[in-house]
Amino acid sequence: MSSPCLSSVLTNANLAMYQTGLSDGVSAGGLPSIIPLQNSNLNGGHWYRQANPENWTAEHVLEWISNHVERNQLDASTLSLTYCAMDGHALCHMGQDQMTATFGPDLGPHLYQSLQEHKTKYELQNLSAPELNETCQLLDNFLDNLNFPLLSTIKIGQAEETINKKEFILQDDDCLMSLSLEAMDCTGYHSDNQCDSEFSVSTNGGMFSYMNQSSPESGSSESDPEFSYPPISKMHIKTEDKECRVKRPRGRPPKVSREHNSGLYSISKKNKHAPRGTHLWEFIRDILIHPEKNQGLMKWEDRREGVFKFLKSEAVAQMWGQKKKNSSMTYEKLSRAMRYYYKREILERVDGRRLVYKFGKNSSGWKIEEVGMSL
DNA sequence: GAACCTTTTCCTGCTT
DNA sequence: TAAGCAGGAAAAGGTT
Repeated sequence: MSSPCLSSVLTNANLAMYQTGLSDGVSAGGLPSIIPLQNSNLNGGHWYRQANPENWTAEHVLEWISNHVERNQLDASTLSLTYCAMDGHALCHMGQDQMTATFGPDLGPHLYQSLQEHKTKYELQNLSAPELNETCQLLDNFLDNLNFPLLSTIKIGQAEETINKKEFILQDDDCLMSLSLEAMDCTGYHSDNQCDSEFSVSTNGGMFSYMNQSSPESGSSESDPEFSYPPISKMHIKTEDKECRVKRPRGRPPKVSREHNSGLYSISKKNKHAPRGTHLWEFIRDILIHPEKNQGLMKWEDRREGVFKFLKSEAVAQMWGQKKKNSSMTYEKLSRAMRYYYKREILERVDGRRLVYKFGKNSSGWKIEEVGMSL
């Protein structure tokens, strides 16, 4: 009896997972629902990347393998399907030789390397607050030692603000992961693209390391591109108790180029010409005029006058950040943008009332007549 | 490619 | 004291 073509099985399995919402922000198969919707784009919907490989379900394993098959353009038709029933626990107990025997000499080493990286990444993501603090400091020192040009764009300050919040680590991994990924991005400093690097961070909770040994001839890296840390010089980092903060320059930090980006920190590519109608005030207006989408975020104080109030200011800011693919959006930043509307008379000041704003004469689409016409 | 526009980010000082 | 407000400054990135 012949096995069905693996690639079609994988494709169908993926499709099924998408259809059941696994890749759409819905917790499934015991996967802890620690990742908010706002981050759903960051990983292209591959939820297994956020979970402990030990806890991967068979579906996660299948999706993970499928990604590697597609990415490396391997012929999957000759592979055994026995691993279809394999979950993360079983996978984690396989050695490199076993994986090579199971998945073949092409795919096996790729998968083994990727799995080790997933394990390390998961451990890093789940550091406790003191460990994270210490790790930030280590990375800070590391970047100082490198004299890394992107240092100024790294959001260590944000980590400091929320360092004691466990949910920060789980829900918003900007700090740790962007530090890791941007810090490793040394392209341009190694013109020969020679890869022979080691990066290690030791904390009270253990030691985490990344080693990369490949050459330009062997391709970009033997490891999974989603963790493909570009080369750095070998170094050792010593820890000290010190405040974890780097002063950032004013202004918006530059986006990390897609080329040097990796899965966790990547954002979906925006259309070069984003459609109009995505302004902040329009976003606010739309929340107000669609009560079904409002969910107690904002309310009208005086509908006729266009006076409204934020009820859940941070939640609205998060939604705005989600829309703009900016997970670090806060009400403070949003409100600064709102204040710019005063000059343009899109909004008017409402003195003495916190979280209260008023639409100005240059705004539109919120008046009862207008809304009535459009409905 | 430049100019302009709209945020985004950081900051200091003030008010509630 | 914390949270919010006000607005300057600088920068990114999209639009024209």
